[in-house]
Amino acid sequence: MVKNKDKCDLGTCFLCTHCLPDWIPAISAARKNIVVKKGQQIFKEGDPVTGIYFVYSGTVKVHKKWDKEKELILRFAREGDIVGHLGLGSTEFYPVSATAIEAGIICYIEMSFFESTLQVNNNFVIKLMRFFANELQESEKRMRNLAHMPVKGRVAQAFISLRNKFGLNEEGFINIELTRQDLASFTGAAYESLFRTINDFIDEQIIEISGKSIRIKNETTLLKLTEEEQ
Amino acid sequence: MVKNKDKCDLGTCFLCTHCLPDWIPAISAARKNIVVKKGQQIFKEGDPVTGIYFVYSGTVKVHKKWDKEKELILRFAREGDIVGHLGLGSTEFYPVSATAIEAGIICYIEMSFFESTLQVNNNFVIKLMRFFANELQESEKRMRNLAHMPVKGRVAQAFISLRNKFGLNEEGFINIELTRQDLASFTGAAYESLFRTINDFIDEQIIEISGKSIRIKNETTLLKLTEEEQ
DNA sequence: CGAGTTGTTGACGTGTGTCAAAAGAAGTGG
DNA sequence: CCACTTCTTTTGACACACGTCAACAACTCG
Repeated sequence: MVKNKDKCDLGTCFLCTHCLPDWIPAISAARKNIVVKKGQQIFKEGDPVTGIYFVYSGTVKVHKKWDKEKELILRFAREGDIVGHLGLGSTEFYPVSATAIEAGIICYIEMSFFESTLQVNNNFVIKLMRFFANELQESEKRMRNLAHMPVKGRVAQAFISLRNKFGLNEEGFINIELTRQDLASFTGAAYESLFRTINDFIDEQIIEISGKSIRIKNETTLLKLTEEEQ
Repeated sequence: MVKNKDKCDLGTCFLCTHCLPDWIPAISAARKNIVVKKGQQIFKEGDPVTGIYFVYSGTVKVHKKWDKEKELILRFAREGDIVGHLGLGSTEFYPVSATAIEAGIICYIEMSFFESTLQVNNNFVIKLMRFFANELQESEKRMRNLAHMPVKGRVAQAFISLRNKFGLNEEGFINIELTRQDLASFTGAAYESLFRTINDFIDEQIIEISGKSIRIKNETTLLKLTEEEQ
């Protein structure tokens, strides 16, 4: 159920700490392992782009501010996922922020080193390009949903995609702990709207909650809500 | 004001009819120029991916269905723009549709040929990758706006981005003719909502309409509406 | 000239966001 | 062990932005 990948988002990138332990001096020099605590910001909107990040362990949310207190969570990144790749476009500054929601280790690679890898490893760039294509496809789908799908469907969609990304633990609960606030930001709804929607789902025996963990009890109905209307 | 690019979305791709006229047999064999009428579909959601398209002339909308009668327009493509590039991801089938909104010529390149170009031209892949990164950034920004920005701001945003992409004609009108329906689909609003919003803008002397053309009279106010709130 | 499309407006319902406040939960300090 | 913060959860009430529906006008086109 969990996304099928080799080691990192890019198959095996031979760059991040995950794919290549600390042996080769040339890489080690351009690479830094950053220990992050829960809630710690990795970079934020407006920061100059100086490198690119891979999640070695822990969980990260990538989000974009609106209000002082409103934001939209664009994606979550877990072990092996790449973060900060928008910096590869023509922006000098990150258009999004990245924040750890679970403690972990982030592998940072200097942009100059990363760029030189791009120059010499065509296959790697192709993987990266395909990765971007898939991200864009996902993004455009969510955009369409945000425009036309009601909150209930978007919440259902959120559960499904969290399940697909993080899988289930032994008790069958989705293997991630999210605050309601983050769930709301991920679905693009107000805190209270999300809250009420979740209650509806519980009443209808579609999901089950224990602490901050969620278990899907009736996948069929959930999927029906995420179906794109003819 | 119009997007700064060499010849096509990818600088100079040396592939599409725009960047490379019909001289080289190897390319000509894998390439087809398709004459499209206004309203003609180039491909649609669910079609198998067999190649990639460049707009040689005319205008194309890329859109994603929701209802039978609702859709979201994801982007417009004009002369030199690439279309169908989502097919480079891991989908076998297009997740979006492309339809001509002005008659023109579309240059089609067989995927196998395109793929072999990727294998041998590293610089080209890097350009493509950066193009994707920029598209993704744009998409995520629009996604955030769709979630939090009210219709009026989204319409303002639409005018600005249309102006940036298509520029102005001699009389200072934005150089594209769109139906209200398409404008609505582009902003992710109902037809009537868009209609009323446009009327508001006219009343407030912010824009001017002549037929299907739009002229921005008060850019400052328009920009203020698109500002991301602190 | 009828028939179909597109433009225009009004009325209406409702999904959702906003605000406020009660009720817990959980820490802090005496 | 008990007041006293402070934070999160939970509900209720409310407003309004926006989508939906319906009707009519205006325009196109065979």
